[in-house]
Amino acid sequence: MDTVKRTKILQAAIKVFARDGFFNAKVEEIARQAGVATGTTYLYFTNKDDILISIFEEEMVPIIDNMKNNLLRKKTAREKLEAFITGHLTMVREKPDMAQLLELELRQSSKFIHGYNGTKYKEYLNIISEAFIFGQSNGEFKKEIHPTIFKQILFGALDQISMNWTLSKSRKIDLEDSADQIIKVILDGIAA
Amino acid sequence: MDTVKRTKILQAAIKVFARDGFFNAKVEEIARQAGVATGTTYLYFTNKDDILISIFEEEMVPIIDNMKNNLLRKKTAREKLEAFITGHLTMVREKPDMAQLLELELRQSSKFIHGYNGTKYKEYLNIISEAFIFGQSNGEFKKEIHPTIFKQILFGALDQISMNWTLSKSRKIDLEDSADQIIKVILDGIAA
DNA sequence: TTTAGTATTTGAATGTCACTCATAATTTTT
DNA sequence: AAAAATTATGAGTGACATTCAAATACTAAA
Repeated sequence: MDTVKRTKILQAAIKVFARDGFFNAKVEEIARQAGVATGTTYLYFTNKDDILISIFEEEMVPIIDNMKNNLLRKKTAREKLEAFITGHLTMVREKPDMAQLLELELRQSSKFIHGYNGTKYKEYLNIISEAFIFGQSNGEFKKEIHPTIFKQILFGALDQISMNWTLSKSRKIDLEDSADQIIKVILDGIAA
Repeated sequence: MDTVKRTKILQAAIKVFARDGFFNAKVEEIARQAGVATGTTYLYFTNKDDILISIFEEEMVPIIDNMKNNLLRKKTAREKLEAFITGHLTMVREKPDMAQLLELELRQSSKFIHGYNGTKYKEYLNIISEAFIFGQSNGEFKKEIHPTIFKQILFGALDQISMNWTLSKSRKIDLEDSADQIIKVILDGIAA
């Protein structure tokens, strides 16, 4: 297994998927950009879906790492959640191509939606629930909220905001502002 | 334009999409189930994506109607939002085939993700922001939260929970319980 | 009721890929 | 340096989505 060639193909795929979208991207074009023959792609990946999922799994590693390190530095659970929210949105703003891949293209993969039991996806979500459990144990957060449900609520909210921003051509929405608003709603609620 | 035939094709498509998924569904099979020739499908819809989007646009009409009526009966904004949350999750539980179509299959359509400026999707989200604005104007909710962001936060949270439930084979998660939790978090926040 | 015109329907044919596999090139082992 | 093993190639295959020339079903004027 030539990992150099494998990486070349993945890098080419990131470019082509970001430019053409997952569906319109041709495997032949990915291979061409990677400087290999079409068939070679299938020696390193079982199919087109597998290329996309591999990109996800590998790109998530530094993102998860970075996020975990950031939260480690925060003392309170509230600060940890705030850091997660701003960190996620900063990533979306600073790496729009990758964000588009992870938020939009990935979900067009049938294999990802169904069947896929992504460890990296779960790991990312679990950063939220761990911070939340910490907050419950030290008395910062309500005990009656289930961490597994909470992580979905927060991730769902973040994801929706991110996707909207990524899709909007103008991108006039201020993500910093959105982060503040999410923090307010989720942490303190909307009741006056 | 024969609306009877159009409806027959749409009904057949709902069945086939729900059974096989959007991707694996064959236009030929939809046509067969509708009792028409393959080509006829293309007299009523421009392509396979258009069939799916048409299902969405048309199935959303009674859902939106029903939701609006339910909220109309509620007096406070808090009650309206609670009704939206439970209503959405009830729909997911009671019409799982339709939920799967709207939550999962629809997002595999490239044309839907990009390009699509769904009026019905916007209309559904706007039910949330209208209730929220009402709550702000009568002093129930904080003034500093932007309704447009709030609707995305709530819908994103709901959608994530719904998708998870739809995807989980066991479906052991109690959606009633999830509704309560979402209400608690979004309405009152998580701070102890 | 024919007939000519118009609208609708048909399904075989076309084009576009994802994916395969017999062959070739390269590397490793002897 | 020859044989064996590994890796790479790209023309070929099959599976659809979509098209379109021909057939069929209407409509209405004579």
